[in-house]
Amino acid sequence: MKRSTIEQKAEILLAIAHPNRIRILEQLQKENKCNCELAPALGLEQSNLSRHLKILTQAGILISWKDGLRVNFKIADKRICDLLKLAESIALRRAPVEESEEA
Amino acid sequence: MKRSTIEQKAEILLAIAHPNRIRILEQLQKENKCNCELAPALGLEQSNLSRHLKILTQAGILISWKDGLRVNFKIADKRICDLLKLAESIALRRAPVEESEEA
DNA sequence: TTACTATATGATCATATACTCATATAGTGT
DNA sequence: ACACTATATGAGTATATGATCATATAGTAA
Repeated sequence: MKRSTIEQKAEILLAIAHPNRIRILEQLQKENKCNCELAPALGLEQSNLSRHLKILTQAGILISWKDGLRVNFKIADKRICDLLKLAESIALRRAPVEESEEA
Repeated sequence: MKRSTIEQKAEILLAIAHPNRIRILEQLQKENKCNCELAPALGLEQSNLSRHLKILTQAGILISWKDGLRVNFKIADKRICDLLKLAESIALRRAPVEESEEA
């Protein structure tokens, strides 16, 4: 395993690993949106939301494009949604499926 | 979506989102190990490694059990491995499969 | 031009994180 | 008891992060 691949994985996970950014991604799973639509939906201050969107875009999680004054965002890769589903499944059922043999 | 579920997802992802912790998990995917076996394998200082292991354990990513002086660790949930594979797949091929319609 | 809207960013602050060193704790074996 | 090994943790430091406020930039529309 190349060290850089590990760092890329950490970057991707770190970019997603914040409650507000997860909420942004859940909004964008429904439909593409711009900053000004997300701000009221999430109750975030504009500058704060803008920085979270920048973090997600720089990590390659989101793709953005301009539409007049607005900047729209969409999830760059459907596997991001799969990753969120997996994280949710882990969060909801911390007790694993496997039998425990640790004793 | 409950707010607490979102925070749990963020906690899980944040716990994994560090190069050294990803390397720990990759070691543990091969076999269960203790702190003293992981330290030389990863080139980490004992106290630093111990703290990373604590972060993973507290997040429910790892399960630990004592064996004499040693504390052994294993990955708590096979879905953690799936999540790492997904993150790697995203990291390796940033250009998504889907056609782009953002223009 | 002016006024307005949407977004980005500099400055600042508080808090969190990662790391190292030294030390404490706990178990093993004599 | 003692020495030894494995792990945990307190203290300190450097850096990163998240949030807010104010301001800058860019596009729209009159």
